[in-house]
Amino acid sequence: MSKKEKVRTRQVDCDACPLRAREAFRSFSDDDLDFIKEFKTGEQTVEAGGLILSEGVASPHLFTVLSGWGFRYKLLEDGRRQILNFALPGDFLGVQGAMFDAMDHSVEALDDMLLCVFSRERLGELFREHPEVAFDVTWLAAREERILDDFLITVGRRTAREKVAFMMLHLCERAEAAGLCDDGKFACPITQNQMADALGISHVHANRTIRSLSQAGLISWKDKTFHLKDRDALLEITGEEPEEAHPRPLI
Amino acid sequence: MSKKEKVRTRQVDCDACPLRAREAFRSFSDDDLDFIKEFKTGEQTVEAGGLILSEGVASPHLFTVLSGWGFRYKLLEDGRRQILNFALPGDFLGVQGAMFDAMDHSVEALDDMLLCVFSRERLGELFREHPEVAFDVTWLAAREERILDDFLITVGRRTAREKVAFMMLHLCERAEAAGLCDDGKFACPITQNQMADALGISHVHANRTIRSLSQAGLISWKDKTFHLKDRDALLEITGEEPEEAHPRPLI
DNA sequence: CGACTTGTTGATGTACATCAAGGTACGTGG
DNA sequence: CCACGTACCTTGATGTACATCAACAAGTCG
Repeated sequence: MSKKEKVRTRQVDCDACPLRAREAFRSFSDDDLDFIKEFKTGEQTVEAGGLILSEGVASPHLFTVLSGWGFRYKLLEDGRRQILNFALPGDFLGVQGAMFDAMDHSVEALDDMLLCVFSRERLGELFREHPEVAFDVTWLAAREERILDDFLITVGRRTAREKVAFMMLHLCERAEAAGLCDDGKFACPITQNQMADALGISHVHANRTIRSLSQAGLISWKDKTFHLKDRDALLEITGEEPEEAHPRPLI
Repeated sequence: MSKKEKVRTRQVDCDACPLRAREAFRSFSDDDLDFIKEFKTGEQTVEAGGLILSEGVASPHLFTVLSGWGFRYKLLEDGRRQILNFALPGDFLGVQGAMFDAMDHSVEALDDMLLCVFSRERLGELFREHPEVAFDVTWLAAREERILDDFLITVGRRTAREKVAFMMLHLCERAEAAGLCDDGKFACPITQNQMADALGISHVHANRTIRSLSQAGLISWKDKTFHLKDRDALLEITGEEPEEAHPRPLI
């Protein structure tokens, strides 16, 4: 337990929530907003490398990411690791734990994170009294499912080169949606080892593949910052059409 | 379009829905049940090999599987296929399409299927007026996410032998939950090719691996029926603890 | 300063894919 | 009835994309 967690006293006011300012998020009704404010039980910071949720344990909390990056992962008994997805600002963590008692995966912080904490017990109330917010929860679950579908075909059927190209594009899209990307450039706190564990390849082979794409002039990755220099070429490599943004429909 | 679809006139009464009889499903309130009855717009049969939903198209329908097996899958441009998950009685199909306009994957019937059809437009009403049912929808989405997590680590980090052992156990659990399994024995309409595409290996290698597990006396797979003869040994191979059933909590 | 993390490269090994062929079962049309 | 095609399973031969092992350099941290 070298990882520290502490509760912050100063809170970001939901009215001024940095996530709400982003166009990707719809605006709440006053009523819903009042509920959210009250639903929120606090904030929590987790430093880089810290554990947010652990496989096998039931968490009394749900989280939304306010800032920082994290990742969901599972382990096999002998230590092999699969990274399931990355968590960025605006993501919702712990729904599975709330639905099934115990988490079936863990979540770790990639850099220092600020989380908004909600109480799991009130999820029922949320569904009963605030259907629009409940719909958002389901929308986020469906979006997660989409990403997992994409990862699954990537890990299962793409070559290493295609995998890396796909993941670079994916991370860029995610960063863009969170407002963290500037013309194909963004800060990304992951290591090559983590990239490898997300793609189901060894870190050595990941390194060679990344390097090959670098030398081909398609990407650059230095000092935790990514730059996609030729997105069309990367897209070409993955063998797929560009995806459009999907604003949440109103119910 | 060699595949046929037709709408049946005789309908299974929701009161007598075969799925409700199974213990895995909670009982609806009278009010919720009335809504479901009216939410349901009809039934549809799809014969083996038929397409239920197609990647890229927006479906006006949602489905629950009443009987039969299907599978969700994605394709790469050159035809490589990844099977994302299997659909069994009680499963809900098309939520992604309802949330995002277009489907990002396709669904195909493995054998003749009977589907319950719902209208996508009324999903909002469902959330507004029937929070318990909305919670069920989200619960199903969270369960799907769990399965995808399991598949992802399987495809990404397990060896072929571990993969096949895992999938045999998974299919058995699913069949059991649907009441289709008798002491480790169940009818399963998948081919070795489909098994391979679910696990991200070639059908040749899948064949050799299945055959090896057969000869070791752990499983048998003949004439579309599976028999897990030694579940403990299979579990041992995958390197994981048994999972408990997860009844949906009441909200 | 040593200990550790992260990236990098070369040498070697292997778990898988691919290619090719043949076998059985089944349906379909002549 | 047979001839033919097709779907699915099976096996052997060969190739390769990856993993593993090992070593080292640069940066960071206590």
